[in-house]
Amino acid sequence: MEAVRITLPDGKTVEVQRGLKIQDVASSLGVNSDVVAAKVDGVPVDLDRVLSRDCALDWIPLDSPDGVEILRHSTAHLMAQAVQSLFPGTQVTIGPTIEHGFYYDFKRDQPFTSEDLERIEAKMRELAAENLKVTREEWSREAAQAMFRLMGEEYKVEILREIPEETVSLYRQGDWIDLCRGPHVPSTGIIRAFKLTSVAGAYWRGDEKNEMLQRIYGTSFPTEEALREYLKLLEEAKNRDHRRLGRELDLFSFHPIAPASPFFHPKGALVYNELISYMRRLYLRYGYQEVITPQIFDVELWHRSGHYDHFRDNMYFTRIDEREFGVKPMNCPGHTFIYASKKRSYRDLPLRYADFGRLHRYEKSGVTAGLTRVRSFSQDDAHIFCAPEQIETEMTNLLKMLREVYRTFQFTEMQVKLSTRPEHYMGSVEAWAHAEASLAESLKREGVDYQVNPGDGAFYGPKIDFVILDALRRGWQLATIQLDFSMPERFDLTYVGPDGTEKRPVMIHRAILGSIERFLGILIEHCGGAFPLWLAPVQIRILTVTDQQKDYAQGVFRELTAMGWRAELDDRNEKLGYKIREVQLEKVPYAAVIGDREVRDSTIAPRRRGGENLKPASVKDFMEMLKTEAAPEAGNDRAAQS
RNA sequence: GCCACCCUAGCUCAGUCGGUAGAGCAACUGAUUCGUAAUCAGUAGGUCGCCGGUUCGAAUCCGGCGGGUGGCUCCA
Repeated sequence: MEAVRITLPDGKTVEVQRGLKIQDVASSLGVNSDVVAAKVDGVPVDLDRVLSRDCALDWIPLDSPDGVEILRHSTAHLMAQAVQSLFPGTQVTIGPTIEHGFYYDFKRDQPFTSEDLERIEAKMRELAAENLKVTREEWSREAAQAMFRLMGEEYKVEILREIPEETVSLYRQGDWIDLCRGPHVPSTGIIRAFKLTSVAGAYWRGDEKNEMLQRIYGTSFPTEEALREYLKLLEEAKNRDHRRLGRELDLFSFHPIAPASPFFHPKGALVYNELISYMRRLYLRYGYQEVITPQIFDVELWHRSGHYDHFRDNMYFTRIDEREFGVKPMNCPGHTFIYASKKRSYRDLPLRYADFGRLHRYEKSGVTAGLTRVRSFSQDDAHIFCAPEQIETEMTNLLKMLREVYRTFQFTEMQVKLSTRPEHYMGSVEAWAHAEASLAESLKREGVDYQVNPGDGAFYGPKIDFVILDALRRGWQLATIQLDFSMPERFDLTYVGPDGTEKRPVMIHRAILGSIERFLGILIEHCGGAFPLWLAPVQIRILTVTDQQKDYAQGVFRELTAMGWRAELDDRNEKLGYKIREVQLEKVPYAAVIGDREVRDSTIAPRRRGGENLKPASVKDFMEMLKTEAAPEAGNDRAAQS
């Protein structure tokens, strides 16, 4: 019998009989039993794959990233098997793995209830206990199609119709079979630590026009401990949920009277405005000028800007004096009027107009969520009007500014996406190509890694979106930079060039925080409600031990507020422990305890959020010490970790 | 917008078979004057999201509407 040469992970080579299965090689080599699959020349395959040629072999242990992926995919199959055995007539569609688990979409008229989920989970445990062998079979596409048609699996038939290969792989476990590329774990007994988490509707192939399927989400881990840890993380995420913290910290609320439109309470408004002040200080350094523009414009403007054609479904309209008006969903068209209010020279450019104006966008009822997706919001919005040859410098400065801002908020991880021409667009294809190339060029020059997001641009131009990862590693789109050649055209904006002829400026739409609402929501979750000193709505609270210190404490309070600190005085007749508990739960960065000792020595006894007691000091000395920490550039204070 | 689920005091949640509403915390009053995460006692607080239906009787069953949550589609 012929032999094939196998290169092992350690670089050694062995010769084995052609036709041997990978698992035979594994057991003869005494490879660890937690190997669930292998890679042949880098391609993941099942352990029962036959070795037919020389190749490099690598093992995939269960607890490796590839192993977990395979485990989850196999768990999805196990779930589908359980579902079809419990609910005959249910059709399977697709069941991929996702970041923290998997899902499988089913076609069934009856909705799955939470009791059904429990039954499915129980059935899965049963099937796992049977330790069914999972085997791969190769079928001709036609035969597979015929079989699935016979089984009434219309979706599988449709999927098969679009597979170009003549041969497809099916996986069988017990009496259950599914079309799948694989690989899978060798037997169902390996699947142990799993949990079905939720049911949801999902359109077939993700298209709104298609019928709705039922998606069951679940997750699976190599060990019970890992699963428990994950569930604990979910629990922790719940505690950080900005909607919950917003209520607990009295930052904002919502009311059905204005759906998806936040009411910012005094403390929330303070943080909100502090974010804006921070941006305003940056604007001074980066050469921006703030403007204020109308809220409501005659629809004529929206026709001209293209919003009426491309954004109407997201806009609010109102009729008055026989005129139709639209509430602004964006600031850009308004800014063109300031630009056009007088004749512009190349010497005026670039003009950078910043606007914190309130925007209203109608969002479909099902998509709104807390502060992260609202109908009424404002952005740290700005429009840069510049000459085409200035785009490069502007982009460089924008990226610099963006990095500075994200460093301040300790958003260290960021993904960059270049979104290109969408289906509904304005302007010429050439202008789009030019704009897309400019953006790509800028990113390359700045050494920024990015992915292309085809068809995801704004209707007036391509954009670079910045997705930051929060403390729980969830991605959020905040910043956006959009290059626009068509709005200047539509509003006939010009400037006089050095040669005396009229030229067309370029508009760069950009936001760094994005919507202040969303940014605040993300920030709350990122820091768990423990704002850095410069953002904390209350920076320090004075706590008296008994009523004896009331007068002195009031003096300290007056002193602090006179110095510009956001201070509160808790001189209630309560025990110190009670006041400490409250100040801690409210995540106030500092407490200043005042008892008889402090009155006697004219000091305060500071306590940091988290419990660290600091040396008593005079008000003046202590606050002097906090000054550096109170600067945004100091980033999160140390106590924010608590 | 679509699918599923949820809505009881300010908050978190009980409320059995359809028989007319309950706890803890918070609030308020009083006592207590206390040194780093909860002092004690008392008082008050409800159109059970809203509208309709079934029923002798609805927080409970049914329908509609509103709001929210998890997804899908869309998106700052």
